[in-house]
Amino acid sequence: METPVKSLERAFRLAEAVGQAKDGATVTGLAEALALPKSTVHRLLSAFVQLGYMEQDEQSGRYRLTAKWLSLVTRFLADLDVRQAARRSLEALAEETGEVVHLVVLNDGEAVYIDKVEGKETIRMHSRIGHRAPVHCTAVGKTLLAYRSEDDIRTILRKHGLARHTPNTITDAQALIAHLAEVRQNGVAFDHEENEPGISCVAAPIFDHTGAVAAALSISGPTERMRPRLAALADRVREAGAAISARLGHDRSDRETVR
Amino acid sequence: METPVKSLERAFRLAEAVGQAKDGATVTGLAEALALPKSTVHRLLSAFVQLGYMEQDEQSGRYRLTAKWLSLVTRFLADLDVRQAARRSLEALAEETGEVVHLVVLNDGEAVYIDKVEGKETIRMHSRIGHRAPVHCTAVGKTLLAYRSEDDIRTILRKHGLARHTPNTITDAQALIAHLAEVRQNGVAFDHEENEPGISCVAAPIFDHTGAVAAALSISGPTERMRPRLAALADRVREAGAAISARLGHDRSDRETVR
DNA sequence: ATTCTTGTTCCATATTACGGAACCTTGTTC
DNA sequence: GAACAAGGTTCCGTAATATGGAACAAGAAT
Repeated sequence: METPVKSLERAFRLAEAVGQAKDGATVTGLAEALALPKSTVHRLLSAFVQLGYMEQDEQSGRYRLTAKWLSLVTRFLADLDVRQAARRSLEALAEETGEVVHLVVLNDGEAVYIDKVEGKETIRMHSRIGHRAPVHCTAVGKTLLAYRSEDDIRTILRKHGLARHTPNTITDAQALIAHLAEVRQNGVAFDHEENEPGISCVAAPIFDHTGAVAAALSISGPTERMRPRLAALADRVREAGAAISARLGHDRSDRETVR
Repeated sequence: METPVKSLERAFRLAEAVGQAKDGATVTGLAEALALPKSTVHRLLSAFVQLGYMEQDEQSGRYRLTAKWLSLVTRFLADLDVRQAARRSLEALAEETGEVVHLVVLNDGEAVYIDKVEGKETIRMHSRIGHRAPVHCTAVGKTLLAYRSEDDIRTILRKHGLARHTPNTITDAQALIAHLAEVRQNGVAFDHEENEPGISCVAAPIFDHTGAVAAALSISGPTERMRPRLAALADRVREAGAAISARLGHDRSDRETVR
């Protein structure tokens, strides 16, 4: 099937080839590799140069990508940072607790799972990477909400509502907002079977270098396994969140929880 | 001045606009922002989607960039990582030792200088960023070679030879390969006036998160200044290499030098 | 049910990208 | 120094494509 903009396809095939070339690429080499006339290759390369996405080495004549491509993906780089910074902590927590550990970000007023490590004792859960969950009745969601402005919180709740998932679900906006003050105070949020019957969860925030909450980290499991050690798990997830925050360049001196 | 491929310019203006939009962008919003007809915007967005560089949120209809853009810039990300991870160590070493400190990568079987910090006592040297040097008679070159397979080493030596630079240059391939085993054993490589008369050098490897050698780090200076403290400099450069490796996610438990 | 808004499709045509050929530059060989 | 080779660059007639106005489709709001 033809692409709707053929020259765009050609241009990206070219950019990909240049991006993979170790020391840049030549006009002739690219023409051969892509089965295109040299004049076509030259014109596309010149266009990339003019737009600032490529440069030509004066001596060798080779073309290579410039750092301008990075400006397109700054949001991805931020997410990559968070995942990379968090991964070893997720693995350590899962290993230590035996329960499933999640990494979650706020997106369009919902909680989106971006990473997950299962512990030995994990039972099947609904969570999977890419999955979206409500914020009002999940520990990660409440964590992500807690550090937003009250205006933001109200907007999100207006948009997504506070649907009852279990008898424990908080369905009153004002009650939830008051509860979120406790979440900030404790430095962790709990889900006492608010989202799913029989499942409990504890989550902590991950701050980035600007002091904003970049993600939330959680430990989840069946209530009968979680309840006896909930305080200890809260300590662990809070510490892990702080360690990841430090790796992201967060200065811990503000927002230190009252202990 | 007209760009040689007008639709490429339009396409990148579009991609930049989408990249900057916090929660993706709409067809109508982009058409307004870029003063383009909706059908033009829609066609370009569809082309990006087909190429895999954008996706459309099913519910909201908003377009956003995908992670595929990252595959274009993997080389930048890798080089950025190494340089950024190393820079503070280079500065610290130069400050502490007074000698010039280099960061070097292997490229097409040659040593390429990608960063350099001069100490107080530096005399003029041939090294400059972008400069290529032989691998058989430089400390950084021997470091970069030492962790390659013997097949790779032989291929590189066959391609580049073992030209004599000074009376101390190792010019026999078998002797060099045996010497490289010592380099691995010691965790550092020395250049005892093998590349340039009157100049000595000590270098250590920098490992990345996969365990591969991403770069080498070196301290160089006039032999009469280097010789009296060579063992101490070796310790320092080995430690700096290890610190940078850790920053790149290298697990130190393997390849730990015998001490 | 109607209206509004936004996304999507169609297609005649204006515009642009194409690519072959020629030219230019630099390096190599004799 | 001349000739040759290789690769980069430019030109321009034209084929191919991208354009964009109009219409349509779908969903939301009233």
